[in-house]
Amino acid sequence: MNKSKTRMTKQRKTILRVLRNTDTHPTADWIYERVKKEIPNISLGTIYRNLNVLAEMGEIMVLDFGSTYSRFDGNPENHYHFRCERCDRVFDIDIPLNRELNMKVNENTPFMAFGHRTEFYGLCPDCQKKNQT
Amino acid sequence: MNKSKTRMTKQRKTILRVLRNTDTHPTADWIYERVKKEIPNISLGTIYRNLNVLAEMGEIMVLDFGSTYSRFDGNPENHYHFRCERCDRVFDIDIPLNRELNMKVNENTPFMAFGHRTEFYGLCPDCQKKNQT
DNA sequence: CTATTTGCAAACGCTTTGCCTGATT
DNA sequence: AATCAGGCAAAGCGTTTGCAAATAG
Repeated sequence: MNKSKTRMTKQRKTILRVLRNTDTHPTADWIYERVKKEIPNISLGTIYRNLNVLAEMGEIMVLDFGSTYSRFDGNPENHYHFRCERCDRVFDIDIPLNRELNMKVNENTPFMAFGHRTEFYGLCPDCQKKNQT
Repeated sequence: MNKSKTRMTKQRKTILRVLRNTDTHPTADWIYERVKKEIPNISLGTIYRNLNVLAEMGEIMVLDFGSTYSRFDGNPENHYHFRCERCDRVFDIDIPLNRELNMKVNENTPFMAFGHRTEFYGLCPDCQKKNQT
């Protein structure tokens, strides 16, 4: 099938490093601005191309829950996310995946579930404080 | 705030009826084609405007999980969905919402979860059969 | 060397919006 | 009559892509 030998260009390396070193689930544009500090003449097209390549390689994860634009996660392991309804930021949720839920689907429906994506919504700690005023 | 008195135009009524009478979670374009059979000169802009209005009214639900375009659900009650990885169709999953999951987040993290959206992925019954070949 | 990747800019595709006319209450 | 909604077409906007030049292996 795909015999392409993935080259580790400095652009690709930088994008991956930036993504691994943040936990803010940034947008492509945020990554673009950030990488531009190191590689000033990099183009947005390169950011997108590499994000797609890295996702295919299984190095990162694409989150396209309820929003106009995608967010990217440097942690390719499946885990839960939380979106704050007030500030719209996305956080990692550190509770174990509920694998029984897949079993429930497999046992009670005709569908064959390999896994599931879950996003919680509500208020992040910061916005809970702000809402008290 | 919003003092607009929602008028029930024939366009809006038709769109809502079409959506209520399907369980395929269609795209805006699918709805457009469908409604056009009854109101031939309706415009795509009207479809989008009304889908947004109906969603605000709480009459329907917008699904923008992992895809370039949104899908719409005539059932505004929160429920689980299943996306087939092979044919990309979206189905309703008829198992009860796992509300304890929200509790787990509220008890074990600093986040305040009001709810969660979950999409399962795997193979639908049709595609399971096809995959046996 | 040569196939992959980049930068640039134009193209894409879904969705939104402005404007004016038409319909609803 | 007053205001909300529709039709049409253009604009928006995040993302993708074609192409020639650059570069990793």
